[in-house]
Amino acid sequence: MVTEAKTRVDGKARARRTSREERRQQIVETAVEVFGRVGYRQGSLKDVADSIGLTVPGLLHYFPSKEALLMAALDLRGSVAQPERTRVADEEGFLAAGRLILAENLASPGLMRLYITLAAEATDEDHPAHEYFVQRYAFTHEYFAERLDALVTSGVLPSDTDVDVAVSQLVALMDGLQLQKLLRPDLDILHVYDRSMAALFAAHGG
Amino acid sequence: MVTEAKTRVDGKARARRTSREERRQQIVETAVEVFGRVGYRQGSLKDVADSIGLTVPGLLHYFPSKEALLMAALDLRGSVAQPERTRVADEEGFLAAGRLILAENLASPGLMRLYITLAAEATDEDHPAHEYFVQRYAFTHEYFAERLDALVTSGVLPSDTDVDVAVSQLVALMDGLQLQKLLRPDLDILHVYDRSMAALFAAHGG
DNA sequence: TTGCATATCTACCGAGTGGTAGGTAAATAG
DNA sequence: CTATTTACCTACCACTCGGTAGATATGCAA
Repeated sequence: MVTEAKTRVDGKARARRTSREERRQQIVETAVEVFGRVGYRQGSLKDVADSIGLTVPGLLHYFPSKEALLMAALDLRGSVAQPERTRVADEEGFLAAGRLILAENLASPGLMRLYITLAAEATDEDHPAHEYFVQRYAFTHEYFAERLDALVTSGVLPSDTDVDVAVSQLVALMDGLQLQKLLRPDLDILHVYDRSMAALFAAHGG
Repeated sequence: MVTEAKTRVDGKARARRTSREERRQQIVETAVEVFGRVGYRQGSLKDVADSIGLTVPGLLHYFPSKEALLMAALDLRGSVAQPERTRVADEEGFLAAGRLILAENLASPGLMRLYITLAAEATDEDHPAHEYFVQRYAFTHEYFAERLDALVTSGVLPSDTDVDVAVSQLVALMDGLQLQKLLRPDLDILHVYDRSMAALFAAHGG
């Protein structure tokens, strides 16, 4: 019953030019761009469908609802980038991991815009992505806190370091820098990040 | 020709219960709440009108368009709070001014939400408030840079301090903390701010 | 009391929204 | 070749949007 659709090279009319998965991926990437540019609520299915040469019902053939498409868009980066992040965090430390995240987002402005725009939008408790972002922030906080704790234990940072404060500061800096970048494109946020982190460690020891 | 409408205490039907200016202010305050909660694009004139017991055309009698209402909402805080901020900045330094801004926003969550939500939303060049926020960030940057320059000149901070980096860091921290607060209401962002600023000065001297 | 300005309403408009129903044509499986 | 599944489309639905036109009722000044 499961069809392993094969791509037909010539591709007549609306023939199966691409596999279902490829088509879905194409739609998700377009959704990232659209939702990143104008937000989830303002971005319409028609916007996404149009820029892909599809009608709205044609799009809904692949995703049952706008919300399902949003969730797929949000999952896109996570599933792709998470392994590399974990590797960098383990091998080079969480500072490098934070830097990697910024660099990734700089490389794909649509995704950066999507996350910042949606984080702000999802502030509303009724937003469909509210729970997603609440959990994401909780996870991020916990993740960084673990790493910082290790640095305190190993003596790189003094034992009176307030880990929760440091993590909140780090997360705020990363979010704030990205927001600023979107409004001041000339800003070199990696440079600011490096300097700020150097100052943090210089202050607390290390 | 100008009518100095007097409020009628009993307030029959749709009589002139309040002056035009009072009514406008009431509408703007409601708009701050609505736009802060769900954003400008998603927030509708009907939302604002309904929660004030007015119809949409009734609302449009006071503001010619949705965009005009947005601008009035954005101006609300600026015109009210700016004098106090300038005074604090002059008398207690820019650190205290930054803290004051955070404290103000904590006291009126609707305004905090409005600014963060709209800053992200206005990232899009086609957004009606895009220019407003670009200029606002440029102004803020310049404003803080001046104050920091003074600290460098007076020797409080070392002469090799990169003022632009420090200002970007400060602004990012403030924005990022507020965004985080909206997603993690238990977070004490004033505490994080104080600690971070102390670290900044400890690192750079002072 | 007359008359004007103001506040607000009902009724409507054209455009856009997410989503559904049901069809058609092509690709594929047997 | 036939039957089924897949990929899409047209047509439509109920709803919401910002905004306009025009009527009505009220308060206020003369």
